[in-house]
Amino acid sequence: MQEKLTSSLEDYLEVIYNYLDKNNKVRAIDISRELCVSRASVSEALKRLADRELINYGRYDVISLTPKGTEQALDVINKHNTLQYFFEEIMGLEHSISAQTACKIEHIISGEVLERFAALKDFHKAHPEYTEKFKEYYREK
Amino acid sequence: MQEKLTSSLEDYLEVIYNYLDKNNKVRAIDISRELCVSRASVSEALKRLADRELINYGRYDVISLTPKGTEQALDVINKHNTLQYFFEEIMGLEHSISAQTACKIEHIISGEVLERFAALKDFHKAHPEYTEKFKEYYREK
DNA sequence: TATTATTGTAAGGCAAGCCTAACAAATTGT
DNA sequence: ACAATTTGTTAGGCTTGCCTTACAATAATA
Repeated sequence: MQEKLTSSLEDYLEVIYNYLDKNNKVRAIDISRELCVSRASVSEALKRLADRELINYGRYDVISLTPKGTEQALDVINKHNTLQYFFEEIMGLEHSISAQTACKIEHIISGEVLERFAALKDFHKAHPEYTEKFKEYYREK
Repeated sequence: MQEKLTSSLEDYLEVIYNYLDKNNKVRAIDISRELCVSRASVSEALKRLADRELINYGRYDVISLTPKGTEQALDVINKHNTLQYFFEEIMGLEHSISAQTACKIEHIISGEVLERFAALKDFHKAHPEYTEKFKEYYREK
């Protein structure tokens, strides 16, 4: 029932969730600053998110996530975290590069692929010695 | 000097290279079929690629890659292959899922991230026992 | 409370990418 | 060689996503 969002809308949703989580409220301008887009662009995006009933929102109104919106935001955030772990802890890339890369890939991969990344994370936690070998290998090059 | 292409143009370039490689010539309609877009869309894309001097092309003319175009096509294809190897041989995902995923990610990752995937591929070839452990782990779940 | 600053919205624009429909050029087959 | 088919281009449209500019509403402060 939940139709696929564009990458852009997923980004807005993600920022809204995270910002609410930290500060208990979000304004359009906060989102605008987080995503480095104009206030006008945020205004449009909020309208589209409200159309899809992912946020509660009206003119000059407080922004909140609907249950559906929360669910989808958490989905994206979950993907993000799993990917970030992969790039940072397993591939050994810098934090900021890992974050940037996760941010792009999170909108692209299917649930099945995500699952595999999640399994790799579990594996790494259970048996760090195997994946650590790769980091050693890479460092020595 | 080479400005970043859009994902879409990279796709066109990739298809052109691969098709030429197999059949020695490409027509707009071949590209249209490969990418499942209309002939009109291909026409537009070819114009844009020619503007950037990545292909040689004129009205009703044969399509060929310039040196610059070949270079960029190979870059993308190289990314694709490395990613495909990762998803298929290391993550153990189905061929077609690996291909689809590689197709999307190839437009997104930086050279640095690609290098790391390439290193992982080398590592896996040199020490398959480590990465194999993950596959075992996954299978047993 | 009146003024000023901040924030949100609306209008109008632009580029990328895709589409369909109509037409032009090239190719194929008879 | 001519008709029929295939292929390429053009024109016009649509959506997403961004922008700037100008204005409206709210908030802050003197």
